[in-house]
Formats: sequence, structure tokens, C-alpha cells
Amino acid sequence: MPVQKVNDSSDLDAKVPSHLQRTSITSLTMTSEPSHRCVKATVVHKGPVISCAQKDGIKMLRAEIKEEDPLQRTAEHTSINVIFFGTLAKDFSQSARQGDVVLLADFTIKKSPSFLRDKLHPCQLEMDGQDACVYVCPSAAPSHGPSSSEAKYTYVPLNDLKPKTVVNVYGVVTFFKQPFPSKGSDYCSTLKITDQSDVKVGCNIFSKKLEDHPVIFRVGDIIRLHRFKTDMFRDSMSLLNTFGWSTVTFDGTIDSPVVPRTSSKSFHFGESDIRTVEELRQWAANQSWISKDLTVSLSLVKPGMYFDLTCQLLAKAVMDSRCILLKVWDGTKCQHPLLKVAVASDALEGESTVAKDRMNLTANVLVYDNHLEVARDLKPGTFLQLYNLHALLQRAPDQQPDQPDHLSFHLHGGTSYGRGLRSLPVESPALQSLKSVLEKHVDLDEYDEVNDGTLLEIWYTPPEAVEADTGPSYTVLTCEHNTRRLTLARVKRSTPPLSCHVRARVKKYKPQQLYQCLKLFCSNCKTMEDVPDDSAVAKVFRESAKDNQACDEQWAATSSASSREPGRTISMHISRDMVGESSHMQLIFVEGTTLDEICVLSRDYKNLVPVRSVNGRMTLMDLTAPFLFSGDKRCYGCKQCSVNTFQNPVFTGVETWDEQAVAKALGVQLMQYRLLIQFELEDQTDTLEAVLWENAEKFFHVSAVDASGSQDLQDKIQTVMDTIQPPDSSLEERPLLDLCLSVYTVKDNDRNKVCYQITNTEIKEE
DNA sequence: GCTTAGGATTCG
Repeated sequence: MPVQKVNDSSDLDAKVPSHLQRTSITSLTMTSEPSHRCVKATVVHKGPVISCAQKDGIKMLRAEIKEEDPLQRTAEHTSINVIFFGTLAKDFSQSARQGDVVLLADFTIKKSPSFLRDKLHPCQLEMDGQDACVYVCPSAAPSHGPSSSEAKYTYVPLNDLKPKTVVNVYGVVTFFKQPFPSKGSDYCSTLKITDQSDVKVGCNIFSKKLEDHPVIFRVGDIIRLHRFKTDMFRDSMSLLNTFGWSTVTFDGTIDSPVVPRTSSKSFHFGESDIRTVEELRQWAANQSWISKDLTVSLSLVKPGMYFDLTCQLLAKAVMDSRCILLKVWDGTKCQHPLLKVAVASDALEGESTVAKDRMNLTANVLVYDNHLEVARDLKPGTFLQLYNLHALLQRAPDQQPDQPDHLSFHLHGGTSYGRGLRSLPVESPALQSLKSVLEKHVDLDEYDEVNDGTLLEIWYTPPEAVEADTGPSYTVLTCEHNTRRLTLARVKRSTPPLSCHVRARVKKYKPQQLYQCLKLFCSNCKTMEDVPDDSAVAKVFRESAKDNQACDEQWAATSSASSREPGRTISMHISRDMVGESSHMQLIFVEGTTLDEICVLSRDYKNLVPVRSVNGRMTLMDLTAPFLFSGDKRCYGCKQCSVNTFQNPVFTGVETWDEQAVAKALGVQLMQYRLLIQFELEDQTDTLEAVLWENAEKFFHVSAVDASGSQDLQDKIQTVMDTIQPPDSSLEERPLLDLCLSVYTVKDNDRNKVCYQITNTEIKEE
């Protein structure tokens, strides 16, 4: 028998088998050796037995136990969660209750997954398997309340009530209204209760003080009434509070802690009360009216419905003297688009709901008239229960005729059907599932924090004079972003990363000498440099030609000729491996030429590699010069990343020699041609520097490598630029450009720098 | 002093 009952706490100690050692909960750590240890503590919470879907439906029960040793009163982590598995869960549920002292032996210690949330204990105990066992000592004393002796109260079943008597009763709440001002001097609570007799009794409670009224959260709550007067009204018994009255309420959830809710400073509460509450809970669970709980999640709300909502308040705003807007959520996504109620951000109290709005998670609740008294004092973050909320389809102000109507929520004036609202304490059992749903959205909060500024700008600020810039754009957007167009001023205020659209003109651009927009880029080390100009390259050739001793390589067949200059010999080398192959004329090594001469030669030969001689050995030139002339293309190698394997080049196994194949054979890291232009954009709100880089070839419809060898293509880029920004033009003369901008940060000397890059944009070609 | 309300949809 894994769960055993004992009569006395001292028996518990006697039960401890001699090989077990008592351990304090405070001292438990992940590295504690659990075997042959036991803990003794009081059950402060016992959850229901549940089936765990992730673990093949195994039965589980969570309990919280607390060490009561007075010596440890100041110590942290005196409470710990215990998970019981399988039959242990069932046995524990039946044998132990809140307030009992238990002794747990041969548990396993696991990391607590809820520690961040409940701050209880970094570990949890798991009771599973053959060895684990539990001894339970039922508590003799009442587990709650200041009462020192068991009260001598008698409770009259509801079917035994006689008129004009003062009684104490217990009942389950089947209907209730939050306290409302009566026409007299007091607030009035109206409720209806029932018990195992199934007789329903109406009850009115009058009190000037709101806090003296019973704290009822939902149908199914259990209420205890002391000193209420009975009377007949419309053929039914009714109850009215009378002198010396008190009420105590309890949550109706089976197996939830029996915690009395009352404002009374002293009240009797004992073991018999716990039993009565548990019996009523058990009985009510099987009654059909209890299932008429009207609490519905947002995901299940249908238009026209009246329902109760358990939710969290995100933000609120006073609309007028008779209406307050509550922005709430319950973590579920509504099936209908939710009405967005725009409120000036300075009128809104609470967090921004922008990210949640976008995911259709925020319900806008309009609270009217008599409910303002409660709504006014609510603080964002509070958990709420809204009663008899009305879901209404409504047309948004800017809505197109073909779009669906939006769902709005009204808490109408009046108290019919218990209409009203109240805050729920965080520990309320009704909130447990809500809180776990909300926790799944923590990412959303982070997203909110990162992007809030940006999104707020986009959604809540009216357009700033962008309307003036209407007319055709010289560019088209190729993206599918559905973002609203922003002014440059607003883009500058945004928080990266972000993609957005702007409409602007080009005030200036760099480089003004457009051939300088051609760059060499190493995809390996990300180095970017200018394409060397001809004078620098020519100088490398001249220096290399000074070594007049021709190369003599075993692997090469050589032919030489005298140049026009005395003493300079031009040599051409071909790999012997390639002689006789179809590719043998595809790759020729040239020595002793000037830049001009190799350019002439490149008209007749596909791939020319300029080389020089160092002590008779063939070597690549300084990589300032192209390592390959391929038709009109000049190919450059990266000075950092090239590994010169020229000593033993391998030329076999290549069918077609292109720049990649040559670079590979020579151990050269090929550099790519890229286009880079820096624009200064301008609109009516601001100016902004944006680069055209990754998207540049698409923007101009020009390939960078082709442009490197083609004056026509370079002229084409110049023509585009002259159209975008005609020389000596005024702002109005320049064409409008629709641009997609990417806003991002780069590390610059350990500091984050915000960059703007034009993406997804092309020029229009007529 | 010893009523008030005694359920039963707003109309924004």
C-alpha cells in the first residue's frame, strides 16, 4: 500500500523506517542524494487527478507541501511541489486533504519547471514507482481561520426553512448579481442558492459597505450565510441579512483549496466547514445547472452572444462620462475580426496592445453607465471576470463594403442577468488555465517591447503630409510587403529591424564619378574595395616586365618573342597537360607584356593570366592587377584570402575554363563585381541616407560584372542616375521614387549603427 | 430610521 494513514503526527515519526533520514525541504537541491531520505510537511494545496496527454494519459496529481518547523520560519523555499504519478496520484487524492501532515519517502528530485512563476522551490519532488511511499496524518485542528474551538453552528437544509426565523445555511450559488446601489441607502446583492435538497432560495443582502458584500466570482461558488432571516415571497422562501450577519464564500472547484473569502475580522471556520464545502462541491459537480457556466473564451464567441469572459486587462481609456474602454485578452484568437477602437496614446492607461491587435487577440470592451464605478478603479494587468458581455458585429469607420464586420463587446448599463464585472485575485482557481494560456504568449510581449515604438508610429499617428507627394513613381516595388507608406521622419524614429515603404526624391548621391560605384567584393572575408584604375594596373605590369629572365617551368610549353622595347621579351606559356586537348588554347600564361599589350592579346585569346618571373620561377603578379583577362572581363583576386598554389598548378579534369575554374587552379579567391551607391533621400519631413547595394543590379537592370567590361552598360547606369537626379535640378524637378527600405543595425566599433538599405525596388523601363 | 429588492438583456 503506497499511501498509509496514521492517527497522530508522532506516529508519523515512528513510521519512518530506520534506514530513512529526515531531510528539510529548504536544504533540498538538484544534487541531493534522494535515496533513503524523507520529508515531513503539511499539505497546503492538493490539485485534482489529471491525465497527462504527453505521458500516455498517465494519472498525475500536483500537491504543494510546506514545512512547518518554527526554526525555519525565516528560511526560503520551505514549500515544494510534489507530483504523484499513477495509482499514487489516485490514492493520495482519496487519502490526503489540505491541512494534513504527510511524510514522503523515496522520492526523486527534479528541476521545478514552474519555479520562475511560483517562486516556490527550485526543485520538485516526484513520487513514482515501487519504492515511493506516503504516510498521511489527517489534521485534527481546523486548517484555517483564527477559531480556536470547533464552532457550534447548525445549518438548516434549504428545504427545511420555516418563515420568520433566523438561520444559518450553506448553499451553492446558482445566480448572483454584483452589489448595486439600491433605491434606499445601501448596496444590494441579489443571489439564489441551492443545496442537496435541490430547493432554490432567493437571497438579498443589504449593506452600505461594498466590502461587506459576499465575494462571488461565478455560478457554482459555495456560500455560507450566518444569521439570515427567512420569509415568504411569491410562494418561495427568501433570505435577508439581519443583525450580526456574516457571509463566507468558497470556490466551487473540486479539489481546489478550501479558502474562505470574507471581510469579517473574526469568523468560525473548522474541519466541518471544509467537509460541508467538499460535499457541496461534489454534489454540484453532477448537477446540470452547473454546466450552464456562461464563461466562454474569445475563440468561441459568436456574434450576438451574451457571455461571461475571464480575461486580463491590458489597457483602459475613458471615452466619455458614461463609457470606459477596456482592452482585454484571454490569450485565445477570436474567429471574427475584432473591432479596433482608436484612442490617443496619451488617453490610454496601460501597455500598448499593438502586437496583440495584429494577431486579433485584443478585445475592446465598452463599459457603460453603472459599471463605470468598478471599471474606473481597475489597474492594467488585473484579471477580470466580465458578466453578461454582449458581442456585437459593428462596421469599422474606415471599412470597405466588401470586408467583414468587426466584433465589438458591450457591457451595457443595468444589472439584468447579473451583468457586471469584477477583478479576480491572481490565485483564483478560475484563472489557472487562463494564466497558462497567456504564458504561451511571452514571445509576443518581447515582440511588443522590441517593436512597440515602430508599430505605434505606424498605427496611431496620422499621415504627415505625404498626400502632397502624389503622382507617378519612376520606380516600382517588387516586394509583397503590405506595410503602410511612412514618411522619412517616421522611418528615422522607428526601431530596427523593420521593412517599410517610403516615397521620396534623391537629393544627392555618391559616388558622383559613377564608374566608382563598381566595387570588388570578397564573399569570403567581406572586403570591399574600388576597382583599381588603369594607371595602377599598368604600373604593376611595368614593374613585372623588368624581370627579364623568362620563366622556365617543367609543366609549361613556352614560346617567346621580342617586344618593341629592347631587352623586353614577351613569352606565352601553355600547360603541357593541356597540349593536345580541346581546351589547350583556353588558358595561356603571358609574361613581359604591358597592360595595353595584354588588352590587345585578349581580343584573340579567351583566358590570359599575366605572370612574372621570380628567379626563373613563374609567379602571379601583385593582386592589385587582374589575375585573369577573360575577353572584356578583368578578374581580380582577394589579397587576404588567395592562397598561391602556383608552384604546382593542376590543369587536368577541366572541360571549360571560366574564371571560377582558373581561380581554383591558381589558388585565388575570386572577387565579385558589385554596385554600390549611397543616396540622400528627401521628402517633406526629413532627409535620410540609404544605400543601394544588394538590390543594385535589379534596381538598374544591369549586371555588375557585365558593366565592368561594357561602356554601354555603364552609360545605362549614368542615364538612370541623370533621370533620378538631373544635374542642377530643383527638388520638384526630380521624379518621385517609391522605395522599399530595410532598416537594420550593424556593429560599428562596438556601437550599434542604424542603416537603411533600398531593397525590392526597380526602375521602370518604358 | 429599519427601506432598499425580490433575476429575466442595451439600444451606446
